[in-house]
Amino acid sequence: MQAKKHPIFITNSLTGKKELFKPLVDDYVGMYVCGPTVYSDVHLGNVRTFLTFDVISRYFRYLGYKVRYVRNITDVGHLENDADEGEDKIAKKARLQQLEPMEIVQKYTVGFHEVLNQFNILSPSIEPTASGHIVEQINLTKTLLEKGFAYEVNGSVYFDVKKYNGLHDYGILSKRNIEDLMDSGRALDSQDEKREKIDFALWKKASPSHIMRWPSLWGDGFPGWHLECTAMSTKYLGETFDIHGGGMDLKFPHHECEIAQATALTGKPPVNYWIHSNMLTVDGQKMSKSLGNSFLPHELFTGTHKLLDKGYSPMTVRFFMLQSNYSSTLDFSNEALQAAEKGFKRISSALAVIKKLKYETASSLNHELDSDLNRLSSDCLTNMSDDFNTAKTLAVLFEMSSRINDFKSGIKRVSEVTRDTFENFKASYVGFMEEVLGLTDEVENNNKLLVGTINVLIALRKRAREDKNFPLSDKIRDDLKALGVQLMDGKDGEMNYSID
RNA sequence: GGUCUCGUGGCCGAGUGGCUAGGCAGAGCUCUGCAAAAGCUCGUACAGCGGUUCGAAUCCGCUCGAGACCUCCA
Repeated sequence: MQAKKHPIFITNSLTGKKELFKPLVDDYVGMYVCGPTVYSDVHLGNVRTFLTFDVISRYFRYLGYKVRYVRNITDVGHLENDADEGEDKIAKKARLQQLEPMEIVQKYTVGFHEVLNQFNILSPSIEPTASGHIVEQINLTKTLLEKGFAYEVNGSVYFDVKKYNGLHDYGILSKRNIEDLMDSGRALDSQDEKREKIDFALWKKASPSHIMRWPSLWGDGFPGWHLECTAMSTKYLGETFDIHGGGMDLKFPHHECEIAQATALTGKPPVNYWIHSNMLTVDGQKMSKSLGNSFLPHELFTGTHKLLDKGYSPMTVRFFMLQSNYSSTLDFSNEALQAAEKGFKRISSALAVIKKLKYETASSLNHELDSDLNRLSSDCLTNMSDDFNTAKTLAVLFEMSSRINDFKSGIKRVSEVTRDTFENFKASYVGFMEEVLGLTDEVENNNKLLVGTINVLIALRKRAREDKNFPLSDKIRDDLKALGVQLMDGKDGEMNYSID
């Protein structure tokens, strides 16, 4: 294992600065990421966020940290529209489809996991549900009432933002000031129970028809959205933890409210480093369910989306997303995916090559090559440690793949470098590709039978070529090509292939 | 209206005071039974206008353009 204590720098959205990462406890990282509300299919914008934090947690582990990664499932309490008239998203969907709310939750949770699996996004250490932490949320609400940061009206409990702001800074994350927030937007509704419209619900009274309900000190009700994350993050990671992540669009109000609740409860900031991933755009516009421009994963794999010419594999998309920085918007287009497909094919075939490549006893040492390979290996670490710069890391991997191809074609020999240099180079390439970036060889992993069959055909074709039976060898190649398998002849009869 | 972010070559995208990003596409060459792949070489760039500086794509100001958040969204 690398386990080198390479210093990591993180752009902290709380301060807006790139900061040296210092964990609360040496060698341990606690990270919380806001998961999905399971009321509909996840689209690729959602995937980008979970991919970002997948790579971040993978990298910490690669460096030898023990990571506790908590990513919740919001299965209750996420309201539509304003917190007062709003209807629970899951309950609404259940009513429309005439299903039990937990049926909806089950269906989309399973779908969510399937999608993440396809993209090789690893499971978090803990995946708690909001509905499984009602007791904790009631207790937090109670404490906030006792501390005077909340008030009860008609069986609902609201957080008193003005009161909080007198002691702490509401808006510290989203850089807003409370006066602007109070002035802007809709006027206070006469029906509104809240003292100020910026106040938010900790606990909501359930109307008689509301299905998802739990008994509490304030009558039957359900928890507010913001509270669940505070309840679950502090339960599993402590009152203050290292990293909190999520999509940019959750910064306000969700994360701002989390900070307010937690700070009101404990008197200290809950999170040391906030990381926000940026949006996936289509024609420059945010991909979102409400705009109706989302791409669903299966539309992408099959190419059935109207903006696509053809389907793209999950690994191509994973690679595509990692070519940009998580903090920049990324535009999704057919052309960009096409370029990504070819690029990915290149570094992934180099991966197959280096895996098979063995060290030979050193001959004459090529100092220039030796130090070049060492530089490339360490550049991977440097770039990933610089705010998880996957784009730069991939650029290094492309450079490395050129060297690998040199070895393959015999332009350079592995014996020109020391054994340590070679093994380190190999471990870096394989490690960064597979462990850190999660870019695995799709073909080999997905279809051993196919791979075996292709190898049989390759052997037959080799025989034909040796016999100078070119019509037969070309037929094998052409027929395979028609099926999407491209054969590539190498030096001394060696053969590679790629599958579309 | 308020708050904030961004504008890089044909396309996608890093970088952010002096040092080739990278990928895709394009041109030429090498290798090869042919093809493909690979290798080598090449071109085009930092929205505009001012300012700071020995030096700016990078810092500051303005202009233009795009987007996000302020209501649910990853």
